[in-house]
Amino acid sequence: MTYTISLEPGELDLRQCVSCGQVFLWRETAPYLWLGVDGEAWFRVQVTPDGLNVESNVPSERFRRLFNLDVDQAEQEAAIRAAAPELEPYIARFPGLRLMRPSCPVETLCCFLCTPNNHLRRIMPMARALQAYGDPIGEVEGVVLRRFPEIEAVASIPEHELRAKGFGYRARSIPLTAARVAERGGRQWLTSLRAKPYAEAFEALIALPGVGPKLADCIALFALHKTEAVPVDTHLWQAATRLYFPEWRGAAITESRYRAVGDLFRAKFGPLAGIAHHYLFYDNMRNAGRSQTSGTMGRKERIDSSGS
DNA sequence: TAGGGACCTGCC
DNA sequence: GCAGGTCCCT
Repeated sequence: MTYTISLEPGELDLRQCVSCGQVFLWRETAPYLWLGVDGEAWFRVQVTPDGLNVESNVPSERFRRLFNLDVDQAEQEAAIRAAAPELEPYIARFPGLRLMRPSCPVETLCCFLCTPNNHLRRIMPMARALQAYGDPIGEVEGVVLRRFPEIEAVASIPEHELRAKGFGYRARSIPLTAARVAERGGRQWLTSLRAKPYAEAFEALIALPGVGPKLADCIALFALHKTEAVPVDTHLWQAATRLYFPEWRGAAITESRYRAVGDLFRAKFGPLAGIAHHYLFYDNMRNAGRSQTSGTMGRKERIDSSGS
């Protein structure tokens, strides 16, 4: 089916949303043409000057839900500004950046298992390699689209297959984690965490092998829709130490500091903590590699005469 | 509890 | 050397 979604300026920036690392199964197959999957749904989205032309196997309500289009973005932004005027420039910089609501927690969990000690350039292809084990859900322009496989299917992928696909040590760890999830009840168990309070869901996730506090918060935020979750990765850590914890700049993220950052965000923003986090995360990620503030890590600043 | 090191692979 | 961490060890 096809439908048109008309958008106000700044209401939704699809490119930012699907390429900033909340989801990993979207790609731009031609300029302004995006192909993406969410659970058993697929979307072919043409970005136009005043909205989106969508072709999909699910109705527009599903698209709106995925991109959170029924929440008032302006209202949320106003609330964040009110709680923290210092975030104003970050909010202004990324109009249309929205927190998404992916529907398949298996997909989110497995994709994020690819992210530790890794970078986006490699994470995307790895996520797609896992997706290739899933069942076909449609075909667009000759391309077969597949949903993400069930957790049991991921658990049964032989290590050598993923090794051959360049997964490195994750070739063993990802199926292992998947097996632990399957033991607990698989998709049903993961989905049931949505009904639990954030703290409880967090504890359940962090108990999984390969899932530390950062992944637990990513899964809680994106897959379980726990908007109090604040994933403290290297990007948010840099932003948070710059703005709120100057005494920790350059220090390592310990467990207690991790908790302190999240608690501060939750105290300031309540259930909007995860949304506020997103602006800072995205800004820092985009500026990664550049001369970020008065850092001590500038490449060209290094006085190093050893040619080799 | 904080600090240090290893970990697959690919790109700077 | 280092990347959207995690685990294991002092």
